[in-house]
Amino acid sequence: MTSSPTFGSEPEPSSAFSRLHPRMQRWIYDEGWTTLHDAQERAIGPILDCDRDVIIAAATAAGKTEAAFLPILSTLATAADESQPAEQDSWTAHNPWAERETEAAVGVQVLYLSPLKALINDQFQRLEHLCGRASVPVHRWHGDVSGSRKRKTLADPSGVLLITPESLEALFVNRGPQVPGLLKGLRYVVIDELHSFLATPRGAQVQSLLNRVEIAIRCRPPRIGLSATLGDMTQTAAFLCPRNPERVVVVESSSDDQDVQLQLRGYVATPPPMSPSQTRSPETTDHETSSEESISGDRLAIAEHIFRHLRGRDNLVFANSRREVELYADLLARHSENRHVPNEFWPHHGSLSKEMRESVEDQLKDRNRPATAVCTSTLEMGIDIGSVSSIAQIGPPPAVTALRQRLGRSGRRDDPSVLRLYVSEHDLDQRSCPIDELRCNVIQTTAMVRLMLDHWLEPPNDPGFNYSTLIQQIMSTIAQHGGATANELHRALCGPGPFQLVDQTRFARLLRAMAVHDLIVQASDGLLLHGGEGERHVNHYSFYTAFHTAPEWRLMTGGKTLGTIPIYHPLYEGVLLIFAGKRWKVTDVDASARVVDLERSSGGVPPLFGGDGTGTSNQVRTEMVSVYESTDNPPWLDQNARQLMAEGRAAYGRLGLSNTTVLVNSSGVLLLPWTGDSALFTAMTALLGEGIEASVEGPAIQMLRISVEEVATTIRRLLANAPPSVEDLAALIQNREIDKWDWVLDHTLSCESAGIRRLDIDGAWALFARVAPDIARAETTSS
DNA sequence: GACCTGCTGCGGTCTG
Repeated sequence: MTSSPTFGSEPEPSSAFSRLHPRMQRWIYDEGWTTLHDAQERAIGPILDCDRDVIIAAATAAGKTEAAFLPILSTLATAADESQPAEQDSWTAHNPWAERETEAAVGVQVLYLSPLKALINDQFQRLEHLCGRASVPVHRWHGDVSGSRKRKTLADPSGVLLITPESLEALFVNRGPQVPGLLKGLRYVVIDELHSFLATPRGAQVQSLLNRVEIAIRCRPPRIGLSATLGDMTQTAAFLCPRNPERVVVVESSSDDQDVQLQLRGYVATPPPMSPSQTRSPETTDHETSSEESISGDRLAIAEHIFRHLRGRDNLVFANSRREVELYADLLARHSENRHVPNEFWPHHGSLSKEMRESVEDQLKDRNRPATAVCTSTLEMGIDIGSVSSIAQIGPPPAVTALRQRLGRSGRRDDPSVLRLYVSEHDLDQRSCPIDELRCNVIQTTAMVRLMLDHWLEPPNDPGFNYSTLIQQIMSTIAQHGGATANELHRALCGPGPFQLVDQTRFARLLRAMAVHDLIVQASDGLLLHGGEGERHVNHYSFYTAFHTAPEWRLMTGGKTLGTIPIYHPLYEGVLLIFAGKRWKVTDVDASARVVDLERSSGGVPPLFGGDGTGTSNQVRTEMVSVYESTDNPPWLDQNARQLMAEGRAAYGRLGLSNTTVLVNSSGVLLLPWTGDSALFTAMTALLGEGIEASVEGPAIQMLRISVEEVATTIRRLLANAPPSVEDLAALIQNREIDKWDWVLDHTLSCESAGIRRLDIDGAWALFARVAPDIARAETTSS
């Protein structure tokens, strides 16, 4: 390298730029970059210094990878320069054996963890280009990479290894003794999409795997997290560096604010129009009723609006369930058919086969052909589909963070982001319940948009004990070493990190529960080994995931796989369904192989999909109150949404909700404390424990066929005593199994785990204290 | 009343 290139139009190159290795400087110059992004500029110094962990947070994927890898590759290139004197260089260049030996001695230098295989494939292409400049090899390792390629990497480990958490787990289980040699030269650990791991079983697995890597190589390389800007970075820093979170350098991109054009459109769910089948003879109705005839008017109107305004460009339409995705994709395809124009609307969700999803992704990437994906959260993050013209959200968004992530998919520097929200409310009549009158969907969506515009985002949940993932890590560590003592396991796994709440007593209890299920056995010398059941689990490839998936049915037609749906959906021969945007009839069900054969059909109803739910946060409910009590009409509401908001506010006033949280009528008692779902759910559980039949309905706790006096007495009794422990209250929850290995836990551990994860005792007792005076007043009025 | 992610080793057959 004779001279380093001058940089940009500034008279002096930036100080960060000047610290990069000349080869990295040359790469930047050759790419035609005139300046470094703000995040890149600020990340270079701390990463080169190698003594602190770094979080690089920016909204788009572009630039974060380079912000991490320019300084990382500079470090590796500098180290290579120092270890290879010039005269040896010419010798190794002509001696392939010597070169191979030098490289094999180094081992993997950068471990890059990604939550998605598709992201690894994307990054592999980008990094090959960048790393080639520094003469650093790049290897990818995940389930779709061939065994022969993996063996090559193992034979000659070097440079950057791109890997999923599951594949790293498999390395520990199947090649435990090789791990130290493979990673002995590790200089950096990079975690992409770090936010997706927070407070999840998979995140605990990542933290534990990284701890095990450090134990194996007896050093701690700096960790670099790449993340979307999602709120407070305190928990993100604690995830990355549990021992010393305050020392983590957070590089947050300042150029985050973009213009947003948004509209919230209101609809009223009118009943389906009179179906022609109702006038036909009864025996033909079952199979010949097309789904359009049973689709409510609001859905038809929403599809119509989407068709008219989104056609001709690339867009993402987020619906809240796979069922809704199928329904709208079908409606939009038929709009195209009826108008004799090519269809541009395609469904995209996790039950569709990889091939079908990739074909939709390719159409989105193809700039010459407009395409709109109707999708679930599959297209929220990860793979690079480029920027789309607009985002549509059908129904209230699941969370403010999800809304923010989705919006980030549209708009570039010069173009504003465009967001359309479509929200329906029930048609009202004399017998409508107060919850429908309050127009909660429109009010809640408005509240969420206001919070997003205020830059508020939900914090991650409390990760709790993670017993499920700890069970996996115990079995994996036993496989890695061929056995381990209880003390060794506790020391290795339960230090600062995901299992730090698990003390010796809890750990011993957990080991006993595992022994009961024959996952582990103790040898006479005290060494813990796999039991027969443990052996069976560890030897199956499904062991490597920390998260749980329900068994699924494979949907086939003519020998071709269409996709899969969870098993708890009832299926019979002759059942009609819509899948992959088309109509099908079930022709054969093979229960043992879980395979369903289908043929094309003219009619059908969308399949139902199973799943679990999480809730609306405290802050969103509080913001709803301020929307109800304000007279402000946001300019981004359309006329219908404004009308629905006015109706909601009128109902709020008429029901006197600015002065009370309790509504009493002939059917029972309704509590409206405007708190988040976990406090509502906890209060409901406590009421059930007192023998009161309560249920959570939207923002309310509903108690049917009960007197206000009885509710008042119960709540007074609950408040008079000290709140129960989370474990005692959790014992009332019928199904405490959430995560993959929760079935192993004994009663005590399972109550502790579920209690911490799902219950908010403080919130619930604050709720009782808040409704108590209102219910006392309601009691006086009624008597 | 939800959604998403991921997966080894081995034996068999085929191709250049």
